[in-house]
This record gives sequence, structure tokens and C-alpha cells, in this order.
Amino acid sequence: MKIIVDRIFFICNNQNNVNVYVKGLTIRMRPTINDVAKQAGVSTATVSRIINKQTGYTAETRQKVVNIIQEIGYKPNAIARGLVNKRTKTIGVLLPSLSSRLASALLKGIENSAHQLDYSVIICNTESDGKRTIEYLDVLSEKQIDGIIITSEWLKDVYEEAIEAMKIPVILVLTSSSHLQIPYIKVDDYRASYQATKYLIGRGHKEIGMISGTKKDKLAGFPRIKGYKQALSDNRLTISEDRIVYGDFAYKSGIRCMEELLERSPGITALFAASDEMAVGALSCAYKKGVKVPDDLSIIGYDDTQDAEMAIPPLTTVHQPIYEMGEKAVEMLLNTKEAAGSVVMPHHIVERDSVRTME
Amino acid sequence: MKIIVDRIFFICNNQNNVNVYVKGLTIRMRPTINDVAKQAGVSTATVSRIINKQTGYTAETRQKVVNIIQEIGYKPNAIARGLVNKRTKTIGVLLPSLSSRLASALLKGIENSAHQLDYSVIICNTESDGKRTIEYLDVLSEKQIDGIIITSEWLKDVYEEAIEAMKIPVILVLTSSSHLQIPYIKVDDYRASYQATKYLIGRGHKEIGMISGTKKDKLAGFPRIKGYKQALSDNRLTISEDRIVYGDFAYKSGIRCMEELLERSPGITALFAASDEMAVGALSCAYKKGVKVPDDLSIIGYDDTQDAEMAIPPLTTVHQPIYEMGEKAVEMLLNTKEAAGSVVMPHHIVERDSVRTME
DNA sequence: CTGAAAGCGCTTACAG
DNA sequence: CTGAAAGCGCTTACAG
Repeated sequence: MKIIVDRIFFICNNQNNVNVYVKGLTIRMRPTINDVAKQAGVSTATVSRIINKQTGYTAETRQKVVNIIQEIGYKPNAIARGLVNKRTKTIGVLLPSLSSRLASALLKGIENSAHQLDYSVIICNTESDGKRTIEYLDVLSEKQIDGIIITSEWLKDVYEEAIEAMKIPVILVLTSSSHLQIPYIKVDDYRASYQATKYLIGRGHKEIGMISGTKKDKLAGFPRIKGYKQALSDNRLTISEDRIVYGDFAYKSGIRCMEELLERSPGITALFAASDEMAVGALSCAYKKGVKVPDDLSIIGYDDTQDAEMAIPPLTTVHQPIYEMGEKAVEMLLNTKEAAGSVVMPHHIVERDSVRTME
Repeated sequence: MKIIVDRIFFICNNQNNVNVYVKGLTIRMRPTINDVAKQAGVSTATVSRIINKQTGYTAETRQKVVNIIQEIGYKPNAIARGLVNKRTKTIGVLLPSLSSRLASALLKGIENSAHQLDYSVIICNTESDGKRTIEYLDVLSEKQIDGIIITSEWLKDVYEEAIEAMKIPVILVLTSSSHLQIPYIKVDDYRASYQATKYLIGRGHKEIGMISGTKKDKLAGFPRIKGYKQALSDNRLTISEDRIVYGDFAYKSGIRCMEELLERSPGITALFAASDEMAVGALSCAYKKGVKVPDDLSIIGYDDTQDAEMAIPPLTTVHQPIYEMGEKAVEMLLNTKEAAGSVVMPHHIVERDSVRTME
């Protein structure tokens, strides 16, 4: 092949490989550390030291090298670097969904913290699918990432095996592990929902329903139901399975649950929803059926995502510090000084306009 | 097991998957292609061929090697592979925000499509910050990613320079470039907002306000204002700057804009908001002030994110195929067969309950 | 202060 | 069908 060009910037051979730099042509290969070294008349070792801000060179050589780097627009190849350093400055995040505001807030916290620490984050949307999750775990492992954050989802045994096999630091957020001692970050779901229910009781409500998440969910599901029931029984109020209805934390299931609840237990005056999204679904359903919130029915949510703020009426809810949990997860994951312990974050109730006080 | 060693370096080939290299402390290293080759009694070249499903080995050697791989739990190192292949099977996505449902939907489409094509995606939350954007561009470049998707944000000149310098395929989503010929995917913002306004006019509205995005925004801002004005003038309706108010596409600005509008132009009967989030902000404000939607005021949004569906009342809005745009962006980015051209996706109006017909 | 050389874990002509 | 060897672009003892 013959190419005729009008202006050649410079040509340099590294090993048996020729880089030609021409203006207006796309055959430009990226300059390597070799190119820099050759142009500067030093060894790659010296260039490397300078790039990595180590010691062992005069101010003069430094200047010379820095100039060349500027001139030819050299950027270190992180892949080559990663191969020798065995660190990729990249972490992976597993999320069961990308659609919820919960996921967004978490991701935002994670991404922000990672960026500050000079790490990149790879997202993996598992859709709660087992096969897909394992695929992601494999890919992340092969890509030699420095750590994994797994969020919101209960760890199946196969996941735990895979995690153990890959020997990579893992932090759990909004979930925890049964067999493995993996550090987690979450709130006390049992206490939080106990308090949410108690809040309703404190406002004079005696007939309280619940829109729960998945019943089998060992974290966001079961403990929240337990807290709700305990609060009821501690206050000698009726616990009825008829008043508990099961969704999947998402908006649409909130609508469906509300319909069911309105039909099965029309007597309730208040409602605890295990996620803001489901609470908003309940709100939509109530709006459609002409049930006024909070006049006819009080609703308290869970999470305090932006959904709660944006709801009409604005939703009283249990605040989880989601963004902060994301940030903290990264810090814990990347802190090599000390072994990470688990942390239970504080929660509190945010009062807005969806709960009324009964006379 | 107890090992006490100082600086001895020994290798123990467990029959299970682990080589134990000890040097003062215990580090478990992953098996490499070398370990596989040695155990199987073949060369690394052969193992490589087998892993990559090339030709050049007997069924017998294949079986032998595959067995060893299973046995010691070998997984190829994608970093080493990337170094020689010059492909990392990773793409980067730049988003100005991670908080909106628009961003979530886009990201979901991108991630899903990428996963299907066996690519990973690194997320970069620029927060519309120039310095931060350049940092991300640098990192992505150094990490040798195979392509970049830039979303929602107008490209500053410095970005374009950086992009051009890195010689990496780029696709734009919901935005486009002024100087460079970078392929983009978007809807026709001018026509879409023309139609949204015309929809309102068709419902009998004559006094129509607008909550716009950033005025200077050359894409989601200016063209949408232009479409709104053109529809008005084509129907001989009053255009008044008093009826246009400027937000930033986010919820809170929607509230603020609505307050302003209600004060400045109380006469309007309908409102076009340049994003669903701002429309929901307007809804919240209206709710607070006792303005009934759609009875007192009709509202049409833009985007058709889940916000529109979840709103009370459900929001009539302009549908952008956001998820699909994300998917398509990845396909275009990774399609090496043909040079990607830009594509303008179809939009349409989704009728819900926030617009009433005037008698 | 500086450079030659080995090595990170792969792939790929090339030769047999 | 198979392996020796070079090389991808770096970093890091080691020696001077």
C-alpha cells in the first residue's frame, strides 16, 4: 500500500513497528512511552518515573520529557499499566434494576465517590436474573476490576460461590449475605418499619394496612413486614393477613396492591408502603378511585427517594441515606488499610403531607 | 494450615484452583494461561487457540485442556488480552446527570444493548461540569475503551478537541455537534414541540404558556422554544415573552417556573413544559396553589419518562423513544461494518389526563 | 540520576 | 496439529 501525504509530523519506529504522524489522516497511532523516550533521548524507565511522580531524575530531564509528552500528546495506556500493576482503577456495581430512583441515587453516590478516588465504575443491570448475574460476575472478574458493590439483592448461593472464587473485595449495599462474611451497608429495616408503623399509630390510626415488597425477600421484604406486625401487636392493634398485600417495590405493583387492599380491607385509615414507588402507585390508584389522601387514607412510604418529594401530595416516608450509602460503599471497598466491618446507617421519618392525624 | 515464611517465594499447585505464592504473607493468585499449558502439557499457543475457538488442535488436546481449565478454574485475563488485541470490550457513557428518569432509561437501553454484544459500560456523571467532562474523556481514553456515547449535552469546543484527539468512535444521543461530523441520535425537537403546542391549540387553548429548559441550550432548549412560537404564530395566537419562563429541565425548576408563570401570566389556560420533570414540578406547584389540572390549567410535558405515567393526574406528553435510542446508540457505535450516519427517531404524543378540551 | 532487562498474561505470525 | 518466540505498553528491581 502506498500513501501519499503532504505533511508528515514525524515518524518513529518502536520495535519493528512504525508510527506515522500525519495531519489530516487517520493512520495516526497513539504515541507510546517508547516514542516519548526516544524523542527525549532517555530510557522508558526514566519517562515512567516522571509520569508516576517518583524520584530519580533531574529537573532538566523532567522538563525535557514533559515537553515531549505535551508535544506529541502522549497519554499512558492504562491497560498496559494495569497488567503490571494488577490494579485497574475500576470497580463494578451490580444493580437489580436501573429504572428506580433508588438505583439512580445509589449509583450517583457510588459514581461520585469513585470519581473522587480516581476510579471508574462499570454498571451491571442484573434484572434480578441469576444467569445474567453470573455472567456479570465472570466478566468483571476477567476484566480484573478492583472491587464489586452489590446492591439491593439477596445473594443466592451460586453468587456467593462465584464471589468467593474470584477473590475480589465486595461490599453489599441494602442487602447482606447469609453464609459469607461480606461487609454490608444498610439501615435496620425491622426498626425502620416498626417506627413507620408506630408513627401512623401515633397519629391516631388503628386500622393500618401494608403494601409489602416480595414476601420472600429476606431484607427489604420480610423484616419490614415483621416490624409492621410488631408495632401493631405492641400497641394491641389487629394484625390481619388481609391487610397485607405483596408487590415487588415498583410503581405498577403499588397500583395493583392498592386495588387489592381497597377491595379486601376497605376499613383501613392508614397504609405503610415498603417503597416510595409503591406508595406513589397507591396514590395514583387512590386518585383514580376518588379516595382522598390524606383525608380518607393516610400513606407513609419508605426510602425517601425523589419520588416522595415529587408525589401529590408530598409523601411522608422513612428516609434511608441512599446516596451516602453509595459513597460509603466505595470508600469501604477501596480502603485497604483496614478490613471493612459492616455498617448500619441511621434512618428517620420525613414528614410531608400524606398522613393526617385522626381526632 | 500454618505457614511461616520470611521472603521465600514458592509456588504450590493446588489441585484445586489456587497457586499460592508466599512472600511474607499469603497471596492467592489466579491461574494463568501458563498454568493451564503446563498442567495440560501443551504450549500456551495451543491453549489460546482453544480458548478463542480457533482451529489447529485435535479434539483430544482440546478435551485435555478444557478439563484442566475447569479443574483449576482458569479465567482469561481480559487486561492482558486487551493489551494485545487493542480492544477492551468496554464503552463509556457521559451523562450530565444521573438523577433523572431520562438518564435512567437511556442508561438502561445502553447497558442492555452493550451486555448483549458482550461489552461493559463505564458511567461518567459529568454534572455538566467542563473540567469534570475533560477528566472523564482523558480517563476513558487512557483506559482504551472502544467507544463513547455522549448524551444530552451540547458539546463545548474543548470537548470536541478532546474527542478528536482521542481517535475513538463517538455517538451522540439527544444532542449533536456543531463543528464535528459526529453521528447523533435524537428526535426533531423543533417539530415535536411544534406539535405539542399545536395539540394544545387543537384542544381549543389560545392562551398558552411555556416552561422551557435552558435558553442557551442549542438542542433541548432553543429549538423547543422555536417550535412553540412557530405553532402559536401559525395559528395567529399571541406570543408573549411573559409567558415563557426558563428552568433547567429538573423538578425543582418546574416548581419555580410555575410560580413565576402563575404570577406573570395568570391568564393562560394551557402550558407546555419542555420536560416531564418540570411538568411534574408545575403539577406540584398547581396542587399547592389550588389550581386544578386539567380543569383550571392544562399541561403537556416532554420526554414520556415514567414520571409522566406516575404523575397525578397522569401527564399527556411528547414521547421520545429514550430506551430505544440508548440501544441504537450502542449498535451504531459498535457496528464497524459501515460508517454510522445520524438518525432522527420518531416522536409522538401520548394522551393521558392532563389536558382538557376547551368548549 | 539513569538505563538494560525482565516480566505482567495474553495473541499471533512463523516454522516445523 | 503444535510450539518457540516476539511483542502489546507499561513498571520495577537491579546495577552502574
